[in-house]
Amino acid sequence: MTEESINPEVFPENNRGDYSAVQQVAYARDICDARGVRLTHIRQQVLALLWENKHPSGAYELIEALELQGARPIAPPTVYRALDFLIEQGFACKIESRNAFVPCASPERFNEHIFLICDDCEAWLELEDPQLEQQLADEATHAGFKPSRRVVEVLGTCAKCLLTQEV
Amino acid sequence: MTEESINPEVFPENNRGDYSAVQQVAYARDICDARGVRLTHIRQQVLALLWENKHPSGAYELIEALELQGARPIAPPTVYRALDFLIEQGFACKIESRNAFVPCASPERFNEHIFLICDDCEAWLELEDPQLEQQLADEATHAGFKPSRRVVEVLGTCAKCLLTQEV
DNA sequence: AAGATTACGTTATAACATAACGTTAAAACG
DNA sequence: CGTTTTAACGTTATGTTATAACGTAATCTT
Ligand SMILES: [Zn+2]
Ligand SMILES: [Zn+2]
Ligand SMILES: [Zn+2]
Ligand SMILES: [Zn+2]
Repeated sequence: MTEESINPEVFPENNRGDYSAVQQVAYARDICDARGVRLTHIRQQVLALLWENKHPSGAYELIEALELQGARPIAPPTVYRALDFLIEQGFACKIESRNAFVPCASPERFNEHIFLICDDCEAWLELEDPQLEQQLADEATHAGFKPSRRVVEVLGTCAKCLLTQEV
Repeated sequence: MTEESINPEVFPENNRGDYSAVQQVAYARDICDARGVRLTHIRQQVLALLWENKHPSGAYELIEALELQGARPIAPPTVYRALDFLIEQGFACKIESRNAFVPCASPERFNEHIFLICDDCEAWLELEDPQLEQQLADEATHAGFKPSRRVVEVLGTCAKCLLTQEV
């Protein structure tokens, strides 16, 4: 983890997912500084691991990875606390259908994410769709329901795996 | 559990949720007969419990209830197998954000359900929205993704609880 | 009736998550 | 700067959710 800092203006939000784990952590650090919250060492480590992994990360998988990095054993509460923080701040999301966690490409738009998750290769794609968001909100309103959070996950087969299967 | 059977024609699909647990089980039995699959005793018991409970049922909660009904101890695989069957046949759905299970009001339209779940009273509402379904399908298609299952859950406060809170 | 299949019982264990409490590190305040 | 207050973390234990594996019983097929 370097100490480089990234100017949000040269780090456009629309394709932030393309940047490296180190850059993502730097970006998160800037946001945390602005918000007056602390992106501590362990929180940085967990966020970096989420970006490095190409699939949703289980909490115990993160624990193993952390123990490889440092020498000391890491207990579950340590990593769950870090995940709680990252989710609160919008830097990570939980994939409920997998009991696993992914980094979030747009902390600015908290809770408006759709995930496509491949059953074959575990790759995931994070999308936003304001129209779908509106539609969900309308459904809730119509039922007199006040939403606080939503989960939208589509499971199936990704484009890459579909090609492989067609042989 | 009585052995009464219900004619689907007098059991309209659009508001099936209003019927009793016994009626729901009878309806499921008819469908299973038609499909040539077996709604065994334990599967019936679990389905009835799902309808009787006014909130999503945890698997271990179902185990406790089953043990109260019969004398023998019930091991987790027993109830998970029953749940797997009910979900396969469209008689139940898993609420992923709760690790809990609800009965399904429309086995005919498998995998097109939206759930509104109240954080306060645990009540849930199952909706269908073809337009939203289409939108999700479009998102997937656009990403070259072939969906097999979707999870759409909206968490928040239900109309009833909102009234109570406004005091 | 024999063989194949499906469902179930049972034991053990894996996988995921949190409660509770003491310690350390950081921030706030005078 | 030193004291108070708060936030973060370490640690132990335990709670909760889910499945692997294997043998037995019930049901279906021929
Ligand atoms: Zn996100
Ligand atoms: Zn894939
Ligand atoms: Zn349903
Ligand atoms: Zn409610």
